[in-house]
Amino acid sequence: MSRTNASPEIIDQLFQVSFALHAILGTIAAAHELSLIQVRMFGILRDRQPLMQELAAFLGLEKSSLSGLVDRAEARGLVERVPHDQDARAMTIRMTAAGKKLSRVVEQEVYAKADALLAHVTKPDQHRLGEILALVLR
Amino acid sequence: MSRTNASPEIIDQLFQVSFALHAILGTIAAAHELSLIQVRMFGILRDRQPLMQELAAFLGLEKSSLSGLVDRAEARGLVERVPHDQDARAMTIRMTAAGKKLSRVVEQEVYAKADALLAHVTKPDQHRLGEILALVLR
DNA sequence: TATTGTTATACTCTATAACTATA
DNA sequence: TATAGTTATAGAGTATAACAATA
Repeated sequence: MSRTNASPEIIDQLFQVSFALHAILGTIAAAHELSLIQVRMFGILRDRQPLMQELAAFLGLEKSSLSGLVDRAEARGLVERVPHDQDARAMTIRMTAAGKKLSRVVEQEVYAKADALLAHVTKPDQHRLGEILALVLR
Repeated sequence: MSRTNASPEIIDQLFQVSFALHAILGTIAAAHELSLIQVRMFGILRDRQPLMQELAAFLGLEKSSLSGLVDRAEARGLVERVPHDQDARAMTIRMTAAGKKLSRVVEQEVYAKADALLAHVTKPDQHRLGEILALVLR
């Protein structure tokens, strides 16, 4: 078995930043009466029109869980179920214009807030951070 | 209003790392039949014995939400309500020995998994990462 | 009267299992 | 028979509002 590689302090810092980012996401989502899972769903639907089961797989949810999620978003007019061409059993999920608009607003607000987190980091340090994070993300 | 400071790429990377860490936390918590909020609660209780309302404030929850959370943890023997000395209305919350033990196990597993994320980052880069994250965290 | 915590109620999110319709 | 999706049911987590006990 391998010995510990990183110091606990670095890992703590990473978790702190992680919680800060999730807090930003959660707060902005809540301000628009959205949950984190709904924001994640919108992120996936931004450039895809998946089947229910595909969307469930992307989100790591059971198909039955997704039914309710899509129900609620559809009731708010943010997404819509579109029957599949070849398979009458299947439904593809698509963002509506209203959904896209709301999604863009949320995204902009999130980026602005996250950006503020980097206000005290110089450009060269941001560059180094990017390089190191790329290593973390493989 | 201030112009954008950081590149969207860096922010995306930070969110990706953030999601990876939350996934680690969620997976390990679930393996022990715990939720993220319960793990967070344990983290707070590790070195405190707060009142219900203090614990609710730490977690950003309403007191009524905390009642159920503590109920479920207490039913599993992980925490216990201890009457306050001076104020008969108040309850302090304390981890049991079983709760502490489980909490330590979860913590060790989480650190081990998070550590693996830094396997491809050299020691000097880890040091730089720590310095930059300290700036992000103010 | 104000505060501490619980209870009642409602809604979202999640899973498992049973079901319907189609392939 | 197998697959795509929904529905029924149950439980966790959350909030608001009403409540009980104590300060």
